[in-house]
Amino acid sequence: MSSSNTTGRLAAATVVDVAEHAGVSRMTVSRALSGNGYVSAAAKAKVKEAVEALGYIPNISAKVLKHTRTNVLGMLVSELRSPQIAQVVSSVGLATKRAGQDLFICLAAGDPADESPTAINHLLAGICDGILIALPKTPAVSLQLIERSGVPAVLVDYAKGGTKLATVRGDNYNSAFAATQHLLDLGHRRIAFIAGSSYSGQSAERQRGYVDALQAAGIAVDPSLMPCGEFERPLGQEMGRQLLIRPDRPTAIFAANDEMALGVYDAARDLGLAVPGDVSLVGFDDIPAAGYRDLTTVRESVQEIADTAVRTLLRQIETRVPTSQCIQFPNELVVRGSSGPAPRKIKAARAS
Amino acid sequence: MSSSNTTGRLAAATVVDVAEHAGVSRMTVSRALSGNGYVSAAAKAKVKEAVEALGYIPNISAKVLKHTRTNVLGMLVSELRSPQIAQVVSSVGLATKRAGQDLFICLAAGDPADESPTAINHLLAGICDGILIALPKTPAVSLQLIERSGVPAVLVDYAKGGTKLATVRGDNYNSAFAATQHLLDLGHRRIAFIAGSSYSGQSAERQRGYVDALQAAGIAVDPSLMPCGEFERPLGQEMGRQLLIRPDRPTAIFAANDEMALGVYDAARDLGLAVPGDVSLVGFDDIPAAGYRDLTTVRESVQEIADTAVRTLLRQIETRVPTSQCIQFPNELVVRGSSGPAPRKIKAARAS
DNA sequence: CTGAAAGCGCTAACAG
DNA sequence: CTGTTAGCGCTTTCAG
Repeated sequence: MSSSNTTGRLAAATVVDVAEHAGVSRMTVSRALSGNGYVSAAAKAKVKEAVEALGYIPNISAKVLKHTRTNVLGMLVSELRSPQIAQVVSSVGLATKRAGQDLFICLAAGDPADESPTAINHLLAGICDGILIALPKTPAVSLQLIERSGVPAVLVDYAKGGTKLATVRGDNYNSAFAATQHLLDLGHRRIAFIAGSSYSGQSAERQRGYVDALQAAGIAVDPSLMPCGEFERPLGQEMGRQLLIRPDRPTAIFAANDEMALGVYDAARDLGLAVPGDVSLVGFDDIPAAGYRDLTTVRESVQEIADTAVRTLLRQIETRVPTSQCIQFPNELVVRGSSGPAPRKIKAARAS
Repeated sequence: MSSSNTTGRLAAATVVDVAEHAGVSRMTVSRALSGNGYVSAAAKAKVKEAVEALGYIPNISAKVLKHTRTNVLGMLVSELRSPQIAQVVSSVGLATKRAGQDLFICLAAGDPADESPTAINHLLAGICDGILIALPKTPAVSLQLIERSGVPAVLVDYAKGGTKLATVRGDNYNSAFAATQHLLDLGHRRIAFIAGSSYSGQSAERQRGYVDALQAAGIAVDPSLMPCGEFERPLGQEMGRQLLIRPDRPTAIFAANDEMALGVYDAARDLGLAVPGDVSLVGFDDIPAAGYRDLTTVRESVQEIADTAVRTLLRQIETRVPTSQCIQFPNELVVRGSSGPAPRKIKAARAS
């Protein structure tokens, strides 16, 4: 039974309590619950009953000390304010639940100069059987640390060049190519690309898709049409404004994520330009707001990626063989109202 | 030194390793690191050097087993997709970091019929010194469980009636009263309120502030002007649409959160109604999108709330005395462009 | 000021 | 099929 200790807190029931209640030994309880070894049906039933009567929950810390599985996975994430990241984390939450695992999420500051990322990493390593990593803004150093520690780990959605860790993600390059092709098909010839943060490999791959699509169409790439918006909405708005007030402004803008695309939306509105009448807009990620604002964008199969990442991690934990495979899922171009035919003539932006 | 074990994973350094390296006993190491008991300066220095040389990180699980502090706090959260919740969690993350604590976040499904919330709760109880709870959508049952377990816990931002747990939050009632007063001051007499989910106490308190402000102004409350939008944007849009197509439509709408207010924004646009020309809009939370859309709203001091919640929890952990105090912070009315003078005449909504 | 012993809750490994 | 023994890494006694 639960009994109170010196802290005044109720002490949780232990194997010993369950064993006594069921009239068997500790090991029988342990075996009955883990499924390892032979236990008679009768004993199993008695244990089951005792567990329920006492509300027994195995203590993970004791398991950790014995180097046994805890069925807890860890997730390292650089921030939660981005809707796209929130989406990824939520999907991983569902995926772990489906797989019968618990999930501990840790915020790992993306700041390279951060005092002790180590502490959190080892913390996770101790308790969790393995970790999932979604760190778009973190430098490669932290990843090398994890790599060397030998903890089973899988990168989710965000990939970094130069790592040997297994990765599950969407196909940035081909979908960016397709998005650009979509604009080309609509007759656009002057298409801008607003890049995201260089920390993440994402933006660079999307940019490669954009560049290659233009070149395949025989269009020269104009470096002045490729500003950087750091994946953030206010900066996206500013870059959009700068692009749109130019006399030779682009007729279409492809932003490396939806947040920036929504910023460009606002910039266009402020300048009295119609979307898609005067300028077509395409984003990336398909965050909820993209749907509300009728934004054409690229949708990743986030849930599928999350499920696969968890499965990959569990396999790695079970086989004890680290994989360095990279699984890529195709993305879907979601055509909505923000992209349309290229305008016949370029309307001047209204001074703002 | 680190040595590899059967799993092929590097085994972390232990107190024994540090003790050997420093030429002292395990206890001296333990004392030097925890600060409990007397250790000579010389021994302290040797230990410190050994710790650094070996990259030693104390194993929390072993501490848990000895019922000592882990300096890890847990956070139970019902979801992460809501920008407001993401904001709260991020702020708590910063607050714990400032307090020198680590944070483990757990997604606790808000579904009352969920299989095993217990598992996660006890999980947290074992590893964490205490837990922070932000569960707008979770029924009181889970809270009672936590309450009875005796684990130090503090409710952050979301309060539930009937709990004895300490609570730190914003003042919903008075700020909702002030927001409604703001609309009254602008000459509005027909003001609607879109309520959120009834799971959370938030919405009901905001609604009370709205009702009382109307009554204080001598305006009869019209139940048909108080639909429920469940805190979600699509439903907010639908409720907004239904309110705005009425011949006796309100000239102002106060939504219980920004998401729903943004939905109403879209509904107004679809109906050809200008904001604030034809209808004024006020939201609640001041999520980033509220700023982008120039929405008048109520801002909570989320970071202050988070810092105070963490401080309150740490005090509870240290003193071992559970508090049931409720600390409330005043909210700020942020007046932006979505609220303006009541229109002279009611323009009919465009059929849509 | 420092060390030795004991035990937190659990499960491999080895006997029955 | 079941029980006993030992020990994971740490810290709280209790003796030096």
